[in-house]
Amino acid sequence: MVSEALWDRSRCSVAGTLAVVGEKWSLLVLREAFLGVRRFADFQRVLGAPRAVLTDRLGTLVEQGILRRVPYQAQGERQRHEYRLTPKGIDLYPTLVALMQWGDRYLADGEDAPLELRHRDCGEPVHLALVCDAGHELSGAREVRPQARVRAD
Amino acid sequence: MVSEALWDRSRCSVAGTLAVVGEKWSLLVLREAFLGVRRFADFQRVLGAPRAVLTDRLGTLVEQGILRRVPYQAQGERQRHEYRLTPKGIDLYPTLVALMQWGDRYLADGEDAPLELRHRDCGEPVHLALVCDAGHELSGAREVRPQARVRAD
DNA sequence: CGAGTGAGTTCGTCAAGTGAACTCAGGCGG
DNA sequence: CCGCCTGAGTTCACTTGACGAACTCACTCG
Repeated sequence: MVSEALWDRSRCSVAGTLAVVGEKWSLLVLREAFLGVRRFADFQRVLGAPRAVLTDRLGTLVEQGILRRVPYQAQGERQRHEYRLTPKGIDLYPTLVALMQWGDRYLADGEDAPLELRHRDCGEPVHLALVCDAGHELSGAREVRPQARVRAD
Repeated sequence: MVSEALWDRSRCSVAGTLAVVGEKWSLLVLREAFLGVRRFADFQRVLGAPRAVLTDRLGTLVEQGILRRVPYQAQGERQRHEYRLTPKGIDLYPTLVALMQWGDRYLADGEDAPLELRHRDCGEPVHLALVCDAGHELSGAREVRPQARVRAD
């Protein structure tokens, strides 16, 4: 346990990340992006989000460097742009997997999880694990000691 | 890539989990819970969230079985209750770590991350990893193949 | 008995999300 | 060339949610 006064919440990375992707629909947009959705109309159709909100979320995700707009043209249509993940966006994958795993465990309601993740190379199921730099795999939060870092100023 | 029509978004675990902990402040409440905060007044003080919102979030987290109310009394005070993580709540730890790691990498702004996680046993830094059941550690989303599961009905 | 405190509720205000209708650019068929 | 279609986006009226200050309530202490 960390004494609550000893660290600076205003710089907390959890809060910071949520400020970027924590608005309604943002993470669901990214879920679809990871599944290959790229076009505005497809996001709109599969998510059912209001157009205005979707425009806004895609815009801020682009601003934040999580998605980038790429021009394309389908034949017989004018040029449009699609939304693709940047490396910064791809690094949000563990966040989505973490949310998914928790839901799979606690919300499945007796049914199987609707989506399975497998290693592309060997076909085995993939999951998130907490590991330390010495190679130990931890069983959960109890094995972790959070430590406030002293500010360098 | 999964063909977008081939899976049932309405049962998506990401959306389900976000429906439970995706409201404003919920994940920040849990962050503090993992750092040892337990009392209403302490949550209120460190988060700065409006009382009414905090009451609501704590209530739904208890309803959802993520926190539980435990009675206690400090000396010289009447009996109150504090909020503690249940196992279901503790399993949200990877989600918070995922958000934190992303923020540490992309929002640190040249400074060190304000909070470090270390293995209680060996003291080494802890991080999240994607691993498959064959023991391979994956480098990221590109090595994962999502696969829609056929419904059993 | 009166003041203090932790936890919570109420309330007016303001921001955000929602769904329907409207706009706009360009390609296409006639 | 004209009117229509389509994807992307904006506007608008409405509802929901967040905010901060003030109020309530139960209990303890002096």
